[in-house]
Amino acid sequence: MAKKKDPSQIGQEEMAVLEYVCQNQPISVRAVADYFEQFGKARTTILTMMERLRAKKLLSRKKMRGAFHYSSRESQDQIMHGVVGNFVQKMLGGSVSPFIAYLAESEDLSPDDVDELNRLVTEMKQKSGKKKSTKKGSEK
Amino acid sequence: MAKKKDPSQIGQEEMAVLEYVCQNQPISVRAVADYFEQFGKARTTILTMMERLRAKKLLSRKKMRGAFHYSSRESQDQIMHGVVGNFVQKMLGGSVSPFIAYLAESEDLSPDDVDELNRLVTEMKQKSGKKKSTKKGSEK
DNA sequence: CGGAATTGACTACATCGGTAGGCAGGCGAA
DNA sequence: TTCGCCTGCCTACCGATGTAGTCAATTCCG
Repeated sequence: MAKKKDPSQIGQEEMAVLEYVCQNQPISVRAVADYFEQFGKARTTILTMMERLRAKKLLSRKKMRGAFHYSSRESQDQIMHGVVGNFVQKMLGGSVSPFIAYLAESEDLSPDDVDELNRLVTEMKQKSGKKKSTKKGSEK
Repeated sequence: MAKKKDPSQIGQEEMAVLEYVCQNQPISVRAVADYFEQFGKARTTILTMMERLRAKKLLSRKKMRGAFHYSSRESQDQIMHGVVGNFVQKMLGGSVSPFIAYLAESEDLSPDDVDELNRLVTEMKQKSGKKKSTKKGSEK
């Protein structure tokens, strides 16, 4: 009766590997392993994770010059979005409020983040504020 | 050589139980189990989780009238903060950017959330904008 | 071609979270 | 007091994730 998790669920280390592949695709297991060796990971550990990621349809591979080279089937942004979305759904019950509260307590937001937030808020206000601002006949 | 996780790591179901306890403390296992029965959880399942939560120092208990009654050692806000912080550290490498990007793509932010974000941004701009003052009315 | 290095499939084991059964001790009802 | 329900502890199982060794097939290089 054990519960079945979404296959879209991935762990921290898998995430790290996935990101690295994403940023260096197409890449061989060897190359990824060489990189993660500095963190004490064995080559076969990386291989296992990459194969699991492939089983989860997050990576694809093709044989090139003898060895396989892996590529991500999604952009890093898409992956991040999925991971965050999954977290919000599973752990926060779909509510982003705790997250926003967290941001509020994060004293060390980077200027870029603040900037992004600012843009976001402006956009949101525009969208939800349609009742008071009239016009706004555009946006998706 | 197996990896050691932070004991502050908790799962979805544990989270749900923890929240319920938080909102109804002090509460007996029986009461929690009764509530989660609607989700198909057995009494012992709840008991196990509550004990694991206690092992993780998130819950405490005291005997009252024969049975134990559990209480949270932290407020729900603190717990949420910890969970989110943990996620940000572990899965996002400490960067909140992916989160913000996620928010930006969330078309369905509640007015309250937008409000909170707005307040947050204002606060942030004030804090980080002290060096440049003015109001920078344009750019990207 | 042949031996050495590389590669990848398979296997294995640990921990954790989810789920739950079994069972013993306690407390209240009859 | 005795019976039986309630409670809680212990144990167990499963899947997911992290980690890695073994070993055979493949590739590379001389």
